Amino acid sequence: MASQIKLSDAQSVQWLLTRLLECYGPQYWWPADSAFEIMLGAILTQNAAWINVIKAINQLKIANCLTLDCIIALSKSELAALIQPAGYYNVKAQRIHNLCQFLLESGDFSTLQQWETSKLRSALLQVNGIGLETADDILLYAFDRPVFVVDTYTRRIGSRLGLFKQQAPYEIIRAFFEAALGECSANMNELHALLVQHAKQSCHKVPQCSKCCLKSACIYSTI
DNA sequence: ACCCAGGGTCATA
DNA sequence: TATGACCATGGG
Repeated sequence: MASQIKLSDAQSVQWLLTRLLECYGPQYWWPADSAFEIMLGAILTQNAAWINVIKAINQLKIANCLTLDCIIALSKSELAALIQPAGYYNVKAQRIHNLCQFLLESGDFSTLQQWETSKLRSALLQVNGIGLETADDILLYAFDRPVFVVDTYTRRIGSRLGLFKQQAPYEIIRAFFEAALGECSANMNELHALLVQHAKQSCHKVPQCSKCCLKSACIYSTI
């Protein structure tokens, strides 16, 4: 039967993408009105529920402060107060400030768009508060670079599918998906968004959830 | 009351 | 290289 056939990594990933698309449809990520908003959201969502990130973003919108010039003019305590609902507001205020300082020192956004992906990635990772996942969020969703974002959901779902070990290093998992998806930023955009959508709206907290889109591949027996 | 959420840094061994 | 402490809000 079909289950005895060992699919290649690329075939497995294509199956996963196709299956999730059938189940949830296209996700149209990242939900934001500008590249700058995406970059701030990438920091604000660190270990935080997205619903709380929306509240923080809305506070910035109400203050008419979703621009580089406005953010950079705020004190850290003022910025922290605005993003308070997202949690870790003191560290995130500092991290957002660090990012804005980097953007300011690097010229305008169109200048950064000219940079090679590897150069841009290295520069982002040098900003204190931007780690591997946040850098790749920014590269993929703000700069449309073919970089796959690895988060905890990716680890859980991918390892339960037998694609890689859950403890595998970040860069190994990233390379796995990038090789399988072939430098296609649109597919990387969609698959990461779908993995998040699947984890959020499906059988996340129900072991052996009967309505799980991935059936036996999705076994949330432990968190 | 407890667990977790679209992580990252820093100190320590 | 790999743990542990820390940051903090809000929903289930």
